[in-house]
Amino acid sequence: MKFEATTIKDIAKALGLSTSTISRALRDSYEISEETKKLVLECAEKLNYRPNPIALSLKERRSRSIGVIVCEIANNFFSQIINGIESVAYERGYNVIIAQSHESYEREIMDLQFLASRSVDGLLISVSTETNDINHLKSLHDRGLPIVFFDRTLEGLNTHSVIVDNFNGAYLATEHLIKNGYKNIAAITNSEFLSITNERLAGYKQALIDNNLPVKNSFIQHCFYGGMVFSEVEEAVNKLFTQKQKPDAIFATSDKLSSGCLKTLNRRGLSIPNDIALVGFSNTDIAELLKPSLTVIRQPAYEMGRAATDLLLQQIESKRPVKDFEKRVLLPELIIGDSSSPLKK
Amino acid sequence: MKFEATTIKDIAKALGLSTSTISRALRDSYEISEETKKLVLECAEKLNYRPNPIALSLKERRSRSIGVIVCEIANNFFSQIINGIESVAYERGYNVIIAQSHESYEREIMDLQFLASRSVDGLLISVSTETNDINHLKSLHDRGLPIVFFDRTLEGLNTHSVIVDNFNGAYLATEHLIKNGYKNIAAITNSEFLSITNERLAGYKQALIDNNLPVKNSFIQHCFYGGMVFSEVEEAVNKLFTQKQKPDAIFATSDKLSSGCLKTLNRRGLSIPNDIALVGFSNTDIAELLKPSLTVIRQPAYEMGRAATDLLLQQIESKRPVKDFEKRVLLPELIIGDSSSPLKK
DNA sequence: TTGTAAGCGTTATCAT
DNA sequence: ATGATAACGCTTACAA
Repeated sequence: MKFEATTIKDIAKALGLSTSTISRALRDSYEISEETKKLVLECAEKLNYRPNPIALSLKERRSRSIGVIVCEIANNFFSQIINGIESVAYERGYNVIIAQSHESYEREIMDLQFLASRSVDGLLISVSTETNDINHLKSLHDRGLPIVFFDRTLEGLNTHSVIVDNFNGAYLATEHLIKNGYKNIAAITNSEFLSITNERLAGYKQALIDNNLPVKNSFIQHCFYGGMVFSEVEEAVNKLFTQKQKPDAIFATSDKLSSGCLKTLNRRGLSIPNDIALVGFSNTDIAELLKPSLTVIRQPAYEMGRAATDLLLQQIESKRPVKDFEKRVLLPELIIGDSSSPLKK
Repeated sequence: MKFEATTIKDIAKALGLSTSTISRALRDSYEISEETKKLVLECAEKLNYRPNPIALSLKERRSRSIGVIVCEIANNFFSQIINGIESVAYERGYNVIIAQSHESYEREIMDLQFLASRSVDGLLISVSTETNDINHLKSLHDRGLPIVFFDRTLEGLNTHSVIVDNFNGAYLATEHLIKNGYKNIAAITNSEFLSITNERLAGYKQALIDNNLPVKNSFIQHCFYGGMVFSEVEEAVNKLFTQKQKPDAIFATSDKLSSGCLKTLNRRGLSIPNDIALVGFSNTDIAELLKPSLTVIRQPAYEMGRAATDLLLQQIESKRPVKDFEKRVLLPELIIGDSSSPLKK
């Protein structure tokens, strides 16, 4: 707040008491008389006293704020996660300070410095596409900063993490296509650096194998920036169509990739699922609008945000460092377009 | 940060100087010798000194953080705005603390208290649907808290504001439908309390009038919670179809309303634009996917976030209170589905 | 040019 | 039960 906010001193002056007495009364200390306590509380109310969190932070050496690093805020999946993070933080009286990496390792390091300089009590992070080492996180973590990974994790750091069951999500998606008669299923996926990519690709491959379908490398296209730049997706899709053997279905492994694929197919004049089928990870609410043509894997993003924040605050507020780190796995949901979806013969 | 971070004291001790000398050296004060300055800077570097922003905040009585209140984070339009806000804040070394009103007046008041208690230096707010007075903002504003409205404004407070040209956006959308031969154009819109609703409805009506089409009240459906609850939109659309005179086109005045309409029409088995046309405000990237069937009004959300933050920081950092408040108006963009869109005869 | 001391708002440790 | 004082990290008159 601005201008002369009421402080504990003002109350002390008004009541002719010392600041320590006021402090005790407000903190409901046992060593205080009921009488003065009531007096102080009334006065505080009257003067509209609000404790100054900054002074408190300085004293307690904690800021009651947590940092969040995501690649992009303006992304349905991540904004839903942030919604979840914010809801838990708000409930527990914490601030959330958000920083974006824009999928850049360099920027992620800057974000980290910024958040550290803002004295966050803990960090929630979903690493950038370019990130493949933990050096920048390790030093902070070693100095005692609690960290929780969500969605995209990194090996080598002893922390909690919250992810979705990527293997199963991808398996379900691929299986869905197979069950509908598709046999040449391509995958448009993220950078190989990302944990989620490998987990999802593993699920995709396993589904093919379990159904006696071949795994073809030419059918697997990586988009390094995960669809953040549209041209990348367009190129990947185009590559699929310039091969001798063309896919009859595409599995896209993220929100941006799914919409990027749709956009590309749309531009090429291909209709779904008549010309080509598509199943993808998507948390865009409009996804449901493309029913019955589109089946999507929805990730429990809000829940992921809540779970990660809960784990982080638990760790922040526990006195001793946590010994047993938890890897919480949430279940994705297959939202099936419609039974009227035409069966490929 | 945690554990023993380096302070100015540590440097002082290490160099056998006083803390004030260190402070001066770091702040590059003029009253200091080049020699000691260099010495201090080197030592600071070596000890990996980082100034403690909390101590600074306490001293300077400013937190270098700004509060943002929006109805929902997990909404494309608003997450794009937040992206813009965050970009400017980051550039200028500010934190952004985000709070959600969930379209509730009560919650908005709680958010305000929370942000005030966190000592934000300024506030960016897009008021909730339920908000129709300025009492809660007025007291803070009077006490010197800079406030900037964006998107949804409120009368009676002498502040900057950034909005889009809602009248023109709506006019263009409606005109587009008229030009394509539609004559019975309904409007699905937000609460009458919101500034944006009236501005958009005015544009819609003017376009009808300018083209000698009647304005029918039965064709204007308000959704109080602006599509946050889907059933509301569904009901509104259904009402349009139970009238004797049915619309041949719908103009939806927000992101959520547009997707809600689409979903409802989809559920009713109506295809766009063959059965009914739809033009709406939408910042969802997938909107482009529904081309050629869908034409949308895209708002410059990112730019709005940047502009609002810029105005706020300007005000925060200017010593004297600003006298002339600015109302910045940004232009929305009509993204036309396609020329192949079938003309209604 | 450098050091001393007070102060930002709060709480904890001592006294009284 | 209450008051005085120091401390959290930093800046800034005011002294030296």
